[in-house]
Amino acid sequence: MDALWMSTLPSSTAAVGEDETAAAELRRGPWTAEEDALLSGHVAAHGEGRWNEQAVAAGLRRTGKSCRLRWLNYLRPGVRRGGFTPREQLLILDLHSRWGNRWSKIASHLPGRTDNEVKNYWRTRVQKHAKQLGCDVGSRRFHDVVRNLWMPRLVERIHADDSAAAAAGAATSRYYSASSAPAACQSVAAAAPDIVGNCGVRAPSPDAASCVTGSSSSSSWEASPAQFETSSPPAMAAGWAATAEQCQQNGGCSSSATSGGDMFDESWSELLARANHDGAESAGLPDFGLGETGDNWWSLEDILQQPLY
DNA sequence: AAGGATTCCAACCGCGACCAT
DNA sequence: CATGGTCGCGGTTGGAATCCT
Repeated sequence: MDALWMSTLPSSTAAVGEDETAAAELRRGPWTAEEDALLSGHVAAHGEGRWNEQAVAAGLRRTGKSCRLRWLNYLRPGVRRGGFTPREQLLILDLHSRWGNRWSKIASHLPGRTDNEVKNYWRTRVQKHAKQLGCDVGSRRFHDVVRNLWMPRLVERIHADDSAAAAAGAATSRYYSASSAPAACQSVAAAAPDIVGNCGVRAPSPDAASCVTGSSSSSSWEASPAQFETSSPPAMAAGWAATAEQCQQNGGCSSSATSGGDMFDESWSELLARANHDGAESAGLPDFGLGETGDNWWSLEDILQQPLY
């Protein structure tokens, strides 16, 4: 398959100078293992940056731009690949509602994930759902569906996973201190403690602490992200347990999605159809107070801070 | 089993910001 | 201030993989 991409840029001309010859030999397309090894070795020795120089010094017939992209998205240590977990999906939905297509900014709060991966997730999964619903991702309709169906399902899934882990003795679950963090952060941490914790670890600044909530600062919050690990506040747990029960009663909420899968692959359409026909409340869906989320179309905080039902 | 359709994602491109000269 | 080089971001493309008929 590489052969097709081994073509060079641009096509040569009758009389080319040295620069043009060099340009004509630039490779494009998929990277080979040898190229990866060359680039990795060079970056390990000389650090990141000055990509054009590194490309030449390493003997790579690639542009600096291409080298940078390959390193950041694939070769860099710590890059995570594979499907997004429910926590990551939840965070992407929430952060996108705040920042829009700021992929790099969103990815910075998902440890090990690149902007390219987040962007691809959005385009392939989220936009796919919007298409299935016959609406645009920017439409009010889609935002409501995400906020009232998708995000609660993700939270439900997260708690189910946490419970399973706790039951297996794999976690030392404990409730967080009610006074130790801003309310909004508590809510987010309850749903995605590892993500929030990682935000704090990676960038223990007020900005990092507010990675999801947008809150400005909180010393107690910044100081102890670990306290949120596998948290399961009783009220929250009761709330989402109720959600699960209601979904089961309505026969539309399978929990068969895997960590890397898509939460709504199986029940999305029928749930939505039911919601459209009966209205969210009669369909067993909680009333989240549509249209009262301020600047954000949907918000993880809002989802989690809704009164129990 | 075969072939067409769809999905996924690695890689490229264009553009703007930033910085050094 | 102008210019050129570098870098980073977001949008787009196209081939491989997977699904569907």
